[in-house]
Amino acid sequence: MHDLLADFEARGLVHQSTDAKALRHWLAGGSRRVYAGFDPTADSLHVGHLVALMLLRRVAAAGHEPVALVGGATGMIGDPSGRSEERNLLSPEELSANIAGVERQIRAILDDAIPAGSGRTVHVVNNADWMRGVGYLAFLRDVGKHVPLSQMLGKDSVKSRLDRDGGLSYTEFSYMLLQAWDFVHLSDALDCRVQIGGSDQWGNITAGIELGRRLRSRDLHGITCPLLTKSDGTKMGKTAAGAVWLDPHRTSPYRFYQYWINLDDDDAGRCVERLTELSLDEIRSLADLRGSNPAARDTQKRLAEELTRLVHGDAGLGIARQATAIFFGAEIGGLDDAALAEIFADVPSREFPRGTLEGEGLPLVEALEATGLAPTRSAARRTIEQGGAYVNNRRIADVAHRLTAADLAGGSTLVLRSGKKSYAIARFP
RNA sequence: GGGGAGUUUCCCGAGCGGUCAAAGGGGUCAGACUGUAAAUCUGAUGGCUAUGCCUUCGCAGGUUCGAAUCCUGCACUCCCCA
Repeated sequence: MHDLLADFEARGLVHQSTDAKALRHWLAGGSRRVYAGFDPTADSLHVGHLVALMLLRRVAAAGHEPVALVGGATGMIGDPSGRSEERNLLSPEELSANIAGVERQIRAILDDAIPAGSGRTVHVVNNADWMRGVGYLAFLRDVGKHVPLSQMLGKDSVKSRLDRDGGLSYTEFSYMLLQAWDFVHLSDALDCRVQIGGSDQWGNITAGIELGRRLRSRDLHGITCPLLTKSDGTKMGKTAAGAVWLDPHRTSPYRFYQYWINLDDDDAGRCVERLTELSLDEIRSLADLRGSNPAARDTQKRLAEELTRLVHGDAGLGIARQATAIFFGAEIGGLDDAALAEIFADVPSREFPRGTLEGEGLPLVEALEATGLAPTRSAARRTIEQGGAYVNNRRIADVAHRLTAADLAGGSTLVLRSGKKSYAIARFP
């Protein structure tokens, strides 16, 4: 049993918490259950959810049991916290697909957090399971009756929305009641008395604590961690292309890996603290290296490695690394079509009849144009003349070059590149 | 209603009878440099079956061996006076 709170504090993971003494005392009393909730707003979690997932892994590492709550019920409503506008409701079909996806990811990340044979388990629960049967009138009588309106109106998430033009609906306003009840329910069912979450969850967490006190005279505890933001002020996990997802079909392992590699030094330092399980000693030595040799980017590399392995496994990390080597110039050879397809999952591709490779072959100029790497043939010629055209990462400076079977990298695939980072795949099935 | 100015290649903007696919800048693309950063520097920048050919300078006609450049009409924009 490690001191979970001290661990959180050491890593800058505590933004607010309820009475630290009482919390510490409770946690020190044995293996406890600690929960964090995830609403299924999409069929995949994204980088923004990693903080909470890592918190739960630390819970496990400290000798407790993590409880991940999937919001099958709350997801039908939509959490107004941290939102500036009313949410659109999800259809039941969407929601059930989302729940399935999110549950799978949570399991994948948390299941190995507890060593087998320890007697402890990872809990994944769905609040739809206990909310489904609850009638509206019963809920109003059993729960609503015990929540003073003044308290609800006092929450920042509500106040900020009321000040805005859009306001918020009664539905979203009621969200915190559901989450409060979840907390009480989990304390009944699993004796789970601690809830953790992002700092935007403080209002919802305290609503649950309050409800626990009134309904059960029970002490519940809460911890929030600071929202992870980048030093340029933008949200962590957002790129120009959108969110960075955990689902490899939405964000390929390579792009996921690259996201971390590209963080600036400060952000990488913070992430390594909060999102990885590296020891504080390791984190300190990375900080030292960052000071003495920033160009080596050790922190970024380590961070990208740790997180890619966690989310995509060793196989995913392997692909991400291979793709990285290739995207930064390594000549391509000795790979089969399947490996190439995985590495270049994000890259546009184009099919040509196999016959075009025979005889004279396919003019490179034509291939560059057809794959979209050059808008016109003239542009393609220019690119080649200026030394910006590559086949399998080997520079081709001959404008008249024609592609033949000898240029294939895999069985039926070759990789075209224009400039530093524009790739396209040409397939000749 | 009257008078004046304008419409140029992705954008801004020069050009005012041949040497104009059209200066310059921006953007974009490529190269060098670099920490997979920022900045900087260099080159390219209508198309093509390419030492040539075709299409572009608001639209339609005309003058001329030859027009983005001159003339006529049309459309749109802006400014000034009522």
